Amino acid sequence: MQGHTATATATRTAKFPATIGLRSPMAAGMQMVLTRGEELFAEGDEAEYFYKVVSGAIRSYKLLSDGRRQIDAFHLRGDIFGLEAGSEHRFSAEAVGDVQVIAYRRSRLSAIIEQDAVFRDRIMTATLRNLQRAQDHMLLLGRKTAQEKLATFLLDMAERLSGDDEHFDLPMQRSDIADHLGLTIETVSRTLTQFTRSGLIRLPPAGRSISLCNRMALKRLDA
Amino acid sequence: MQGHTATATATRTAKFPATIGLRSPMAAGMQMVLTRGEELFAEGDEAEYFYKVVSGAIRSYKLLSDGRRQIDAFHLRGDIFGLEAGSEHRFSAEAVGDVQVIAYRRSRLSAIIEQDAVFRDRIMTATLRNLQRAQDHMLLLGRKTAQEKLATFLLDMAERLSGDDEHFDLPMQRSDIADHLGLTIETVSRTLTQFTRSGLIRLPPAGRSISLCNRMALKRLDA
DNA sequence: CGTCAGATTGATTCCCTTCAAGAAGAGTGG
DNA sequence: CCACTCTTCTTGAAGGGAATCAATCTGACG
Repeated sequence: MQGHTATATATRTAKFPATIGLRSPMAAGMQMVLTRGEELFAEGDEAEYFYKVVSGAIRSYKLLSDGRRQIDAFHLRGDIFGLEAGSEHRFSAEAVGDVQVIAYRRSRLSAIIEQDAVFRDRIMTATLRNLQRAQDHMLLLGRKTAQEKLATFLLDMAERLSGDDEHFDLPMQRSDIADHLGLTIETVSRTLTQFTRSGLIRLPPAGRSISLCNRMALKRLDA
Repeated sequence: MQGHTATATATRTAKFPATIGLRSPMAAGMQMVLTRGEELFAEGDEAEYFYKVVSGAIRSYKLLSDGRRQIDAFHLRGDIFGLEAGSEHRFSAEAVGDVQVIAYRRSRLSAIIEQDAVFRDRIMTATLRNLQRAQDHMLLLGRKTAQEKLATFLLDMAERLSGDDEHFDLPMQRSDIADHLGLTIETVSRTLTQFTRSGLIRLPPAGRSISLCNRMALKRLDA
């Protein structure tokens, strides 16, 4: 049975008004700060807000009853998430590291949408993009090998984190990667060292940074 | 390597104006009829229309370069799909059996949305629901066993096809189920006979019908 | 310096895939 | 209506990729 058993580390829920520094962009959102491991909301919570990432990374995930976890997405700067069709959140969300987000009241959404065509379009596009990412990820989860999964993941992260730079820092740890790709931490680790030995990537002994040395070869694995 | 190699069966693209019987519901869609295996659109096609299923089932899927296929969703009556963030379709769509759909011009969408609050809400809700389904499915693909996958699938299909009836007809064949659940047809077949032997389901020797005999036990496998 | 979470590496197991026949229908044409 | 064919489904045997089990190693931090 694969799947990372949910650790009981630092899962206080983010206190709301406390950390709110009110700001008012286009559509009056509230800025919040979260620290590593803090929970933004949990599956089943009332979906009072939806969110936009300002900095850092959020993991959104679902759990099975026995603790197996699937991280369906990492949300990075600019990403919008947490909007629901019903009244409850259908997944949980936590800070991967230190994170800044803006919270938007969902109750105001319809009003805002009515008035602000730009904002409306932005929300719709963001939602469709989340759906697109989900579709790509289903292909990965259902049909790719461990090597292909890691190659896809690294290329995607490189693009989103560094804008096509060779070198970047992964914000998440191995267990997060494993639970995102439908693997175990051992397989993630083994595959990465395998990539290192093949000269595809470079992993500095310390820290979470990573360099892609052979994008070509990774892309070949990707598709 | 798992994944069903795309068969070259009946994949003519649905001719458009030919089969259109113009109708005009709320937002002027065009009705179309497709037969088993017919392609509605392919990945990369210009996303001129999006669709609503009237009857039958549509499979939407992605392919890897070597033919491995992932069916990300089956769209049944009432489901809306094919709306994209960009200008191109990011997945392909085919008729599972005989299907009726309504096609909506995407270019008109912003105009319609501007005017018709009800339609707008319906589109947004449909999109969010597709996202929700995708998230549930990622959990299945990444973390569930073959038995759990089938149990989840059967319960979902029962609910969507028969409205909690015991007995219903699966519109798709084994290879579709396999490519949806990230399994092979052999594993699907074996697991179903296993369920039959355990008295969880009944599979009439002929045809695609199925009866759920022990919903409880299936639900236990599901979560 | 000791502790601890996280990462790596090795040995073994097992679930699902792959390979390989057969069986059962569905459709076709004589 | 019945051979004939083709597709789909089922079943069996064997193999493999990733999971599991089990240490060990590393850096971070008090």
